[in-house]
Amino acid sequence: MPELPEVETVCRGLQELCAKRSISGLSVLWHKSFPGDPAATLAKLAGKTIRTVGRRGKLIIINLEGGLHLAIHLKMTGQLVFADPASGAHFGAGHPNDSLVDSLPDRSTRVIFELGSARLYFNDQRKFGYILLLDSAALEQLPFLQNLGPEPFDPLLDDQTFAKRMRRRKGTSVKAALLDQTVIAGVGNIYADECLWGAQLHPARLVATLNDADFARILAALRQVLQLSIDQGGSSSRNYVNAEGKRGAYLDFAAVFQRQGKPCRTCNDTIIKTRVAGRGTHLCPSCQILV
DNA sequence: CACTTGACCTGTCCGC
DNA sequence: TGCGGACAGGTCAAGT
Repeated sequence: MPELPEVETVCRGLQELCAKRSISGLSVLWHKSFPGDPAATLAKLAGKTIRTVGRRGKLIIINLEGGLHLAIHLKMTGQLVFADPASGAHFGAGHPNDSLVDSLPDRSTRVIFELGSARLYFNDQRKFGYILLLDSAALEQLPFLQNLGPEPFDPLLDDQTFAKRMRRRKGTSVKAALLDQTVIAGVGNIYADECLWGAQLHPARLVATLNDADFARILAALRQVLQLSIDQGGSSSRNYVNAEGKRGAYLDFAAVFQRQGKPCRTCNDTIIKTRVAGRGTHLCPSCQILV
């Protein structure tokens, strides 16, 4: 589930609910989710106050006092769910159960942070996600961050720069280039498909065949779908709701993602699902012609 | 090098 | 109802 808009939504919620709280306890239920010796980790964390919660690409960064940082990647199925029995407040990256406070921890809970009376749960069904505790120097040296491309909304990212970065992958499909985090940060399967529908380009189109106007259209469409999704609180599949009670509503607006068999919003032709860059790919066969 | 494929995991859905 | 296989929104290592 989590791409840039979902991670952004999680960060805003956590900032609201966790800032100024101090870490008082830690349970690591699955070692690979938070590598290292849990006792030593807690010794570093204990008593530290959460200052801010931000992100770079899809990586969540919780900034603690004392120059420490929790770097959290949700990968495919990670969730961060806040629960405070004292106030009844709860918030999450999304969970199908609205009475989440009562049901956690559950079978996919991997890590629990205690924040005084509150708790922050890291749930991750497929165990692909991870949490790292790093000082500022180590954070900067994370290979993932060092290689990460620019933020889509970076005001310094202009059409020319974007085109240049995309052309580093000129031998591949435009979809594969968009999914490459070293080209541009934060784009995943949903928004790659949505963006390419907006730019009226077939996802399998080779980067080498695109011109400057094409790249400009791609960047504009990308910003448009990402902003719309952030405004809607991200995407939610099926019965997914976040624990605050607000459902991510982007998929109600989606043009192609998981809309196979349904009519294109502009030409009425039938949306299809195929395979591009090894990923399930949704497109309109009339609006997105492969030349 | 650039690019593709497999691996990391669990759960669900679909066809037989 | 049971079982096997394909597939799921991400990233990295290893392969061609």
